[in-house]
Amino acid sequence: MKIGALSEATGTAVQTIRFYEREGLLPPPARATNNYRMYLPAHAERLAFIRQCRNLDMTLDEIRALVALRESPAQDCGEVNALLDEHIGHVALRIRELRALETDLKALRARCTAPHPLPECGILNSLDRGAAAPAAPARRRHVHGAP
Amino acid sequence: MKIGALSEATGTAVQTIRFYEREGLLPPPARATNNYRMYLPAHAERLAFIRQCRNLDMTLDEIRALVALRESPAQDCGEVNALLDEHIGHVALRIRELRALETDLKALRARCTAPHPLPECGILNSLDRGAAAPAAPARRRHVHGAP
DNA sequence: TGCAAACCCTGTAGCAGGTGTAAAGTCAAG
DNA sequence: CTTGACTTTACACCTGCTACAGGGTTTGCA
Repeated sequence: MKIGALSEATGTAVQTIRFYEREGLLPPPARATNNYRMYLPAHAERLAFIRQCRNLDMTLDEIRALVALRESPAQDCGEVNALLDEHIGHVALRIRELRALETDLKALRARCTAPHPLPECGILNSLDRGAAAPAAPARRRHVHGAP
Repeated sequence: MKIGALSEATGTAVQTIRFYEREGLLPPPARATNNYRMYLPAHAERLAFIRQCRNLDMTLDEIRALVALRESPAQDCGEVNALLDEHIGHVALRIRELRALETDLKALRARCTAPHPLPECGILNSLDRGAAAPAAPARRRHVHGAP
């Protein structure tokens, strides 16, 4: 199948498929004489796997590791479990952070229920003094990002 | 004060300060004869404000809007409230998404409690077939990102 | 047969919010 | 007079794509 068909079949943008190939997630397919990529069903399966993982918000690194494990012969899946547990840990941590953030934001918002003139606005004054932001929660993008 | 002192005073990396200047968040300070940036206390206050907002995970766009409102003379703070409410909405949405994700991941993880040989691993098999990922939750970075 | 639409290719730049690097100028202490 | 700490600019890199430019190819229809 050509890239467009694979795109259709997996709900993945053509550009993204080529991107995964560059990133080493999807093995380079054979080329037709016109240099078009020709994919086999195995590619579609692999891409579906990758997309499943992305739906679960795993990083490309995590997926790379998982793909490698999947391909590795005769090994048990202890490492798969570990990888997944770690990922669940990332998500749980991010949820805790965001809940703390939500609390802070609501406290800040409560400082101004009706419109005042700006210099008396409790929100802006709090933001000036920093009453509402106790500790920086180690900024991270998405659910990942501990550098 | 020089940029290093401002960095120290606000806990902001020197590079980040220059980045905020390029982004129009921090007004360009006067320069000494040696071309060093010379900051006034007003800059430190402004930067502290920006950092407060970043601690609350606002985007630079949101902060730009807030700074503009703060500077605008004789206006009430209805818009400040609206901006904050919207941001709280972003955060709450992201929490809901991540909780759904956590549920999915835990369901997936439950498919394999003890190590099996790989071909029998319930996790990998689920990821192949897509049993554990019901709907893509409109991928978004951090708490923002509605395209 | 001609032609346009729809597909494919490579390469590059952009998003957010910075971080890290290089190469150079400046300044104070020893 | 040199060492080291500081500053300057300009640029590449990070993630996971997305979009665009500028070409070549194939397909369908008249």
